Amino acid sequence: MNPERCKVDEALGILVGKWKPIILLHLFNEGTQRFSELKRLMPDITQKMLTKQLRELEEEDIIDRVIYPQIPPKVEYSISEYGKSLQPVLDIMHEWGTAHTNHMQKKRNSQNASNAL
Amino acid sequence: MNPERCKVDEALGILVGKWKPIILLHLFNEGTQRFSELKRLMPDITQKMLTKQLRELEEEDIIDRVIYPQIPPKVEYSISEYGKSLQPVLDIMHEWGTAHTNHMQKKRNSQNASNAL
DNA sequence: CAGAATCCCTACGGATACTG
DNA sequence: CAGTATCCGTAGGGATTCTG
Repeated sequence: MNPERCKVDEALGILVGKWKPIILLHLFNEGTQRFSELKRLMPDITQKMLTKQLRELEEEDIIDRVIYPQIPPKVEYSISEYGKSLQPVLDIMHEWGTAHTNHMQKKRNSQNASNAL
Repeated sequence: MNPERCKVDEALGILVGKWKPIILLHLFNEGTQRFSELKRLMPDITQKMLTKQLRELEEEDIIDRVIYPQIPPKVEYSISEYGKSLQPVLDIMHEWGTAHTNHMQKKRNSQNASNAL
């Protein structure tokens, strides 16, 4: 694989954004969710950011957005068929991330131990 | 998996940074490299950025940094034993990224086709 | 050679207020 | 309910200069 053809950045581009992984996690776990339900699942996100990140994921075909023309409005979000192809990517990243957390924890512990001498 | 335990962000944190994936790619492909060799492989990166990203990767134990105390200085970088565990993560991200590039390309093509009607 | 230091600019993200 | 619109602070990244 030569540098020009490295597509890691493409995958990275989809996932970066402070809230995207957690949004995807909720949609994968909980299935279809309304805007307000997602907001309730993530109390710390602002409406602006939730909207923006959802739009970006939609733009990349990862999620579907269904608008029910009614009052009050109702909009449902879900992982698209295509978006499901992200599952293994997220899985392996989560797996490695978990291991890495442990690795760095041990590192700090051993550093503290030697500092304590 | 509950949101509190989602560690995708941990993995993401290692890889984000405009140059990290490409730096890792070179170290995985070319093996041990000096600072100046990496700079030559990535003409567009500034010394400041190269230094910074290498330091961050070192901080996370992903790469080893070996200093040869001589004049002129010589510093070699390489993927650490632990860092090799990132390989499958990068592989699957590259694979998905490649597929995604094709997916979006086709999407744009079909959009252009319908616009041309 | 391998950096450190400085300055600068933009994009990301947060807070708040408004609307069909 | 599901968004816009606006303002604003910070961090990431780039250009340039200096140094052991």
